[in-house]
Amino acid sequence: MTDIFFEVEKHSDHQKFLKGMELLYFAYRDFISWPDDVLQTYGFGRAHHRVLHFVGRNPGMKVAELLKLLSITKQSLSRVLSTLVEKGHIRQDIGDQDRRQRLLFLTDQGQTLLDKIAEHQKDHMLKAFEKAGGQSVEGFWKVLSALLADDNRDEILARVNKDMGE
Amino acid sequence: MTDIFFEVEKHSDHQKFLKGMELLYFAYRDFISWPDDVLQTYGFGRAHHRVLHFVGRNPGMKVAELLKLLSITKQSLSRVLSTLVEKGHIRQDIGDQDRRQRLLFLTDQGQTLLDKIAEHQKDHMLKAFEKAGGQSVEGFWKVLSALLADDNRDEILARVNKDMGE
DNA sequence: AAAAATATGTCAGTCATGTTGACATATTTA
DNA sequence: TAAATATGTCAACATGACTGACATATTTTT
Repeated sequence: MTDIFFEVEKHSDHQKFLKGMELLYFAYRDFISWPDDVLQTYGFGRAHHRVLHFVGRNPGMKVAELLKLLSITKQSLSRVLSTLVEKGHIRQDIGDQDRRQRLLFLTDQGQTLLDKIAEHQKDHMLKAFEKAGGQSVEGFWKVLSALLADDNRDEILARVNKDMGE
Repeated sequence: MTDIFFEVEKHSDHQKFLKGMELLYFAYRDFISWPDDVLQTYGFGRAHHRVLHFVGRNPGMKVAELLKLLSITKQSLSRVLSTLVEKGHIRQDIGDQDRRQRLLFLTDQGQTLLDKIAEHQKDHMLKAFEKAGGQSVEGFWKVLSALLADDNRDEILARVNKDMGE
């Protein structure tokens, strides 16, 4: 892994940009395409995966929070969410303070499915982290954090760092 | 940027996975959504952008090469490619050795459009790189390279590193 | 020279996931 | 009581993927 192609100083600004952009595109694609087989078995897509993931990470989340986090419209969410509820992967409880709210939770079934989907991805990512080394992982996180849109960075980082660190 | 949330050793494997996955998702989304405004002005989408980008990076590329690189079907490519050709952003030359081939090139108009689309993205990425620091950028590249699918990593890295290094 | 393989393009239809705007219902707040 | 809020649903549409079949030109193989 000591390769001139990773030496940042040997790149012009334009080269840095191209490399970052292309690597991000291909790595994202290869990483994200993993769970598709499992998902297809259940008739679900990536949108369902996302919902399962974020509800799993934020139990009791409100629908409005999820909408904002995913930056999609009510209608888009509605389709996937209602399927997941129908099939028993997600449970919607009525808010205790505000009875208009629907609080979202994974059912046991939903948790099982999520674990199954994540299995390959987790393996894939942890192997990549090991291969690149801890120092690189730190850099990876720092650059990704810096790539977040300025107007929602703080909120996203708060969510990402939830239940982490010491 | 010295934050306990970037200290890799303070994370369990599962936490590392969650953080990597979520940051990758949000950063990719925020990065990729930038050029949409420019594209919409022209009636183009992300698929058009990708084609412009890769043809720009690999002048004289064959259609089959582009298909393989993008991992999409002929039909999918056909739609965007023919629009780009019609509107004068891409030129198709008949192969000199093999007259069945169509070699793809950006026209001046296509190059101008690509530069315009890339303008914001380039700015965005270079700012993120500067903010994170050179060491982090190296880590970013290393992790992304390790995240590539094993069966096409070499080919992708060869393309990404084309015309780079010393 | 004829047959097979290859590179490209196109037809028709389908699917997943996003969008908009309008409207309905229940519930809370002013 | 009236207004605002949280959620859900309807119909219609756009993008960008997919499949499988078929057509054409050209090159390679037999």
